[in-house]
This record gives sequence, structure tokens and C-alpha cells, in this order.
Amino acid sequence: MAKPSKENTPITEHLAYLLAQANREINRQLELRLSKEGVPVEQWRILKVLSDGNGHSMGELAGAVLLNHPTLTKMIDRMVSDTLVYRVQDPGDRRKVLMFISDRGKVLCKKLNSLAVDQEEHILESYGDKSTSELKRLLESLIDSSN
Amino acid sequence: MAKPSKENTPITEHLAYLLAQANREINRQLELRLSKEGVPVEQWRILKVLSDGNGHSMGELAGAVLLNHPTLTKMIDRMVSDTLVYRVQDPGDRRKVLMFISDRGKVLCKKLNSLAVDQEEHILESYGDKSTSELKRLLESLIDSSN
DNA sequence: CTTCAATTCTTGAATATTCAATATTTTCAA
DNA sequence: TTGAAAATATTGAATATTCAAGAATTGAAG
Repeated sequence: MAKPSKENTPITEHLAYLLAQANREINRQLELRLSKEGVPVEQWRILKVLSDGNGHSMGELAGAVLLNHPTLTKMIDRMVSDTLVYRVQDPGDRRKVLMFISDRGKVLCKKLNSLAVDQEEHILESYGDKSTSELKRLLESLIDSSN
Repeated sequence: MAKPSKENTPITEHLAYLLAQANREINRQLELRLSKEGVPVEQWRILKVLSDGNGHSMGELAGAVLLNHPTLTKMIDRMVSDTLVYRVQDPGDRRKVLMFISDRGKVLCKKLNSLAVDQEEHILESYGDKSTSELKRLLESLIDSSN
């Protein structure tokens, strides 16, 4: 009888793989919806975080929208050109830049939110209410336990 | 009483976001382990899929390792240079290229598997046996329901 | 005070990914 | 059997991301 080693487990059974696959699929669907407004998912996240009206530093934003710092800087450059957001130097700490959402950004964000809600609703239909909330709960606790 | 609209749900409660966050974190951890052998996660996936010893076409591989086609081609180019895998034209359909793992690839794959198992074990410890298998189950069914 | 380390953000060069176009082979209908 | 459409993989140009270095500011120890 062979030793029951986990080393030969097919890739499709690894948690890391399942997460990547699910993420890829859901993200692809969301991308598709948001492309109606020509906006990448990351920009929607940025707008959503900023839509509390407060200023958020670049470092804070980078963490919140899951982008590393230089990538965020360049994406923000584009969004500033599109007048969706704007920079203000933090008066309390001049190393920091505070990002704010513009009026135009708010308008766009509303449209994007509704597209995103459409998707969540679509998932709820095909996947089920119960599974969805259970999955969310488990993901949250996985994220917690990883820190 | 305001209408209970979902449009203002914070980003952290969206399934798409939770998936992205969990994926990012778990992937980062795996990356860290595999970097001991200087191999990106995608290459481990490729080696693992090919380690059944059969030939796999590029299209098949691309789907299995979650890379799009041109990206895979270029990654395979590198792996061929490193003599981890090799190409054979499919005799039955000469449009296709069949990929095979080399002996060197097999040796590397073994080491990588054990690093990956380490990680899964680490997750099991901190996150729990039950949660892990429940999460896997839910992810699988989410993926199924998205097709 | 002053200087040195740490924090925050940006920049430029090196890499990697993606999109559109191309080349090759197969399929299939006329 | 021929010719057009589909399938498969690669390539090259355009974009995007990352890594390492740089500039500015703050904090804090001496």
C-alpha cells in the first residue's frame, strides 16, 4: 500500500488554484459589464473607495484596491487626465498625497455600481443566496487568518 | 426610511473583491515558497499538468493553467530554454503542438510539489480542516455554476 | 539644532502581458 | 477535389506592470 502523499494531488484540488480560477471567472464577468463604460475593474474599486468623499493617501488606496504602489500611481495619472479624481497634498504630512473623487467621478461611479450590482444579482440567481453568503463568510475568515 | 439599495455596499463586501483579495494573499504566500526554486506559480502549474507524462496541446494547457494563449507561448519559450519542457508537433493534427515535461522538469516539479504541500498544510493549520474543505467545495460549485 | 534613518510617493528601465495580425493546417460544403 | 471557413499556435507592436532607484518630507536620537 502506497504512502498517501499529497504531493500528487491534481492542481485542480489545490486551494490556491481554485481561488485563482474562481477569481478569474468572476473578474472576467465583472470586466465585461464594466466595459460598457470603458472602465477597468481597478478603477471602479478606486472610485468606490474614494466615494466616501474623504481624502485617501496613495498608500492607503493601494492596499484597499489591491494594487501595488507604482501601478496605482500610473493608473491614478490616467484617472486624473480623465478628471475622475484629483490629487491634493496632505497639509498635515507633506509626503502624502490625498486623493479625492471629482463630480464627474461620482457620476461614473454610480453607473458602475449599478452594473456591479447587476452582476452580484446574477450570481445570486445561478449560485444561490445561501451559498453566496456562506462563501463570503469563509473568504473573509480565510483572509483574516492569513494576517 | 431610505430604499435599501445595494449600490452603496462597501467594496469589501462584494464577492468579486473578496475573491480577488483572498486569491492575492494565498498566491503571494505560494509565490514566496516557490521562489526558493526561482519558479513562478504559473510554471509550477504547467509542470504539474504535464507531469502526467502525456502530451498536452497549447490550447489545452492555456485553459488548465489559467493563462491566455500568447502569454503561455512566451512562458513556454522560456521553459524550453531552461529544458524543463519540450515541444513535439502533434502527428495527428499538425496545427497542434504537444508539450511534454522533461526529466529535469520532473525533478523540479517534485521539489515544487513539496513546497506547495507545505503551504497547504500551513493553511490547514491556521484556517482549519473543516473550513478549508468547505471553502473548496463552495469554490468548485461557484466555478461550475459560472459555465 | 542637526543629522541620519524611515516614510511616502514618483520615475525610468526592464519585463511581462495583451491585442491584432499572420501562418499553417484541417474541416467541410459545394 | 477545390476553395472558403474554422482551428491552432506564434509573432510584433502597443500597453501595463514591476523592480530598483530617486526625491521630498518627517521623526527622532544624540
